Amino acid sequence: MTGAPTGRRRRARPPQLERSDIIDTALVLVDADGLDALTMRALATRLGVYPTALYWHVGSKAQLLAAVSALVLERIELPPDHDTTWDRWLVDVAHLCRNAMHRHPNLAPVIGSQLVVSTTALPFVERILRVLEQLGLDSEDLLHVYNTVIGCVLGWITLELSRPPEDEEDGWQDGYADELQAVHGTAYPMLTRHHKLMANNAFLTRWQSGEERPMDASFAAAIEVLVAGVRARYLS
Amino acid sequence: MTGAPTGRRRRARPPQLERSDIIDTALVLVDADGLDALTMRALATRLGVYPTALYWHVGSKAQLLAAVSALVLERIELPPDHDTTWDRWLVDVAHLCRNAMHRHPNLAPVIGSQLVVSTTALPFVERILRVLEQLGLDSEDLLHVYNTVIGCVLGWITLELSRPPEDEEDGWQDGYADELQAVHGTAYPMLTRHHKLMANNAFLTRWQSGEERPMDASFAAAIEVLVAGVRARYLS
DNA sequence: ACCTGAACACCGTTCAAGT
DNA sequence: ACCTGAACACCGTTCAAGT
Repeated sequence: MTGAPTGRRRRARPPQLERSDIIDTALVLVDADGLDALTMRALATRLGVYPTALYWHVGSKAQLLAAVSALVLERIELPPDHDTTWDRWLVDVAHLCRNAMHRHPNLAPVIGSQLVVSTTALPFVERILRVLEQLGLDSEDLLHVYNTVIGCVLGWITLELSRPPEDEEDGWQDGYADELQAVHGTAYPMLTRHHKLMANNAFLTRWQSGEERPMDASFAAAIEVLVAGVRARYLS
Repeated sequence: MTGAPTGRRRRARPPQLERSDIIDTALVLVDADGLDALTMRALATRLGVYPTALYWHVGSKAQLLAAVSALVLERIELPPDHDTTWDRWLVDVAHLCRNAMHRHPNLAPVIGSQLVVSTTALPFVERILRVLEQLGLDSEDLLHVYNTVIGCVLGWITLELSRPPEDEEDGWQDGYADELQAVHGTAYPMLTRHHKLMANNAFLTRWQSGEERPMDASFAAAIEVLVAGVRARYLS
């Protein structure tokens, strides 16, 4: 679509730079040093090439990021869907998605905010639709269930991997923990009562990202709720 | 925590720049011209001040963004929770969250990737916990249900509002529509059969963001599934 | 077709200095 | 306490030119 127009005629010599290499090393850079460390210039020097050479292959940094995030979704290998039921299969797939995103936590913001159409994701979509067919829904409901599953699973993981701005050299964890503690009194009775459980464990009351502090049990619970909800709403 | 240390002693004269003003106008800029248009320099000129003056109040651009995204969550006015049931209330709140984020679609990536602890969100958390108390769960389950609800609702909306890189002057919508069409044949039978329904309507097969093309029906369905799932898993 | 090389128009942030 | 002003070390991207 955007990248290098693959030559119709045989090309003179193979290019020294492959689009897929660019995308791969971009992912390596992001994994190693974070999203901010991914710079067209840094990427170029890593590839031994001038920064401007990248533009011919990937168009722009935004398009590069889209390609990189598509890559990690591509790499998810879905399990076979015969000899299993839709619910067991969906639970497995949800955890596979989570594993994939946890392998590249620095990329989560991009996946969560760039998730749009991409040809390489079509096999993924196709498989999910095929499994959801077991539910015997009309097509409108099929769309909604599909969107519910994808949105909740990928959205939940995106939020899990979200992280605070890295400044805050001062208070840091103690600062937040104290702040939560200090809320004592009568203003927030629920938070006070469940302080021990919520602190650093729940959305909006944790100060570490899902990378440092995975929310395994809550994720498992969320997927169970999701599947139970689909069953309750769309079966019988 | 990070911003201007509020003076203990009476200050000589009121500052010409208030932290809250900076955050407010930052949101205005993001709403008007997008996230990339929010620049410390642009923000400063808008406020009639030198760029470096902002740093005293907000610390860094990352911290500013965190404050801005906290602001839109703050502004959500939760409905009263007496005279209602947990499920009806949660459905209402989910839609209120969605309305709030749709009012600032350009900020969605930040909310989705910066969602961590913030003191101003504590009332929000408290209210949700209080309503979930109706379910009569032990505290471990309370945590999981809370995380399930927050993660699915805010995560789903973040994904809904995600958008493709804005380049692509060429194919654009027709390009993607054609691409989906072209997948005909035997490779993707499900996608072929449901092409009309999926095209531009489902995650990974749409080319417009939820801003231009809200996924109202799918969101309503997702929330119903969520509530039904909680009921099925944690009641009786 | 694919890459070099220079150049443009920006960024966020630090820091000393003012008041 | 709060802001100015200059300066630093970068960015992404365009474009003409090479091969």
